[in-house]
Amino acid sequence: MSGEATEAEANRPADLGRALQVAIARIYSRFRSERGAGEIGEATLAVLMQLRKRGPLSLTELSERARVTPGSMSQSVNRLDKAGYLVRNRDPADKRRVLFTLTPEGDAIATAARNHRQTWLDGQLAALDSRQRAVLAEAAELLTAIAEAS
Amino acid sequence: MSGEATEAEANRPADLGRALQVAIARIYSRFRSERGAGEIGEATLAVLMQLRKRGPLSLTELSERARVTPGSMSQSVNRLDKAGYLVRNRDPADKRRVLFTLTPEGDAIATAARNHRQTWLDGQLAALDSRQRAVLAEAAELLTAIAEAS
DNA sequence: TATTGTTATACTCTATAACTATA
DNA sequence: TATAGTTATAGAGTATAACAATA
Repeated sequence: MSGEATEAEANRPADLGRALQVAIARIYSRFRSERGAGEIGEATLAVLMQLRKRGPLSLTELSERARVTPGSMSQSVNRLDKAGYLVRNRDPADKRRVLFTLTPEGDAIATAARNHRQTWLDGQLAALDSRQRAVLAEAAELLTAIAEAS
Repeated sequence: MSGEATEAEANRPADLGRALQVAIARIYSRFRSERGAGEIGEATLAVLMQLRKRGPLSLTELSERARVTPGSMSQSVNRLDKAGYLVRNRDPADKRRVLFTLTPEGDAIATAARNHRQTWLDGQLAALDSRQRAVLAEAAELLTAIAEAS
C-alpha cells in the first residue's frame, strides 16, 4: 500500500494524457529545431519515407496516411515533384489515379534528413540505461498504435 | 539466451531512435488532425500554456522555450494579441522588454483546445492496462528531459 | 453519381534580414 | 556595443471550395 500513491498517479488517465500532450509537443518541436540547412521539413520527410517503405502510392493513400486533406497533399507532392524528389505516373488500371514514386534524389535527401535527426537523438539515447531504452521502445509501439487508432 | 534477441533489438540505439522518430511524427500528426473547428493550433496553444504555467514572460523567453527565432515568436504573439488572447506590458525595470500576459479569453480558448485533444487521448489511454500506462508515464518524463537537453 | 486529383485562395507557422529603442 | 523587440519578405504546410477527368 505504501507504494501505491505514485503508481495511482501515473495511472490516472487525465494526468497521463496531459503529461503525454506536453511531452509530445516538446519533443516534436525539438525535432523540428534540429533541422539542418537545406534539409527538408517533417511533413515532406514523412511523405518520402512512406513512398520508400510502401512503394508507389496514390494521392488519396498519401493524404490518408498523413491525415491531411487531398488538397493539402496535392500541394505537398507538387513541391516534391518540382524539386525532383518524386515522379507521377498515371495508374493504367484506373486512369483517375496517380501513382507517386521516389526518385534516387528523393531517396538520398530523405536519408540525409533522417540521419541528421537520428544522430542527435541517438546521442541523447546513449545516456540512458538499458531499462529506460526498453521503456521508450515499448512507448514507441504504444504511441504508434494509438496514432493509427480509429 | 532465447529471450535476448528482442531485448537487444529494443536496446540498440539506432533502431530505437528510428522507431521513436516515426512514433513521434505519427502521434503528433494525429494530435494536429484532432483539432476542432475554431480551435487554435499547436504552436499558439503552446504559447498560451507557457503563459498560464509560468506567468508573464518576455518575447525572448517565449522564443527560447518554443525553440523558434524571436522574429517568428513576435509574429505569433501578434496574432494572439489581435485575437485578444494576451496583452503586452512594457517591463518598467527594463524598458526594452515586453511582458506578455494571458487574458481570460486566452485562458478559456487554451482550456478548450487542450480539453478537446485530451478527451480523444484519454479515450485511447483507457484501453491500456495499468502497466502500459506506467510505461507511457515514464516515457513522457524521459522524452521531456531529452527535449530540454542541450 | 461517385471517386480521384488539381487549382485558387487564405491562414498559420517559421526563418532571415534590416530596423528601432533601450541598456 | 549589445540586447530586446518589431517588421518585411519569403517559403512550407494546411484547409476549404470549386473544378475536371474517369469510373
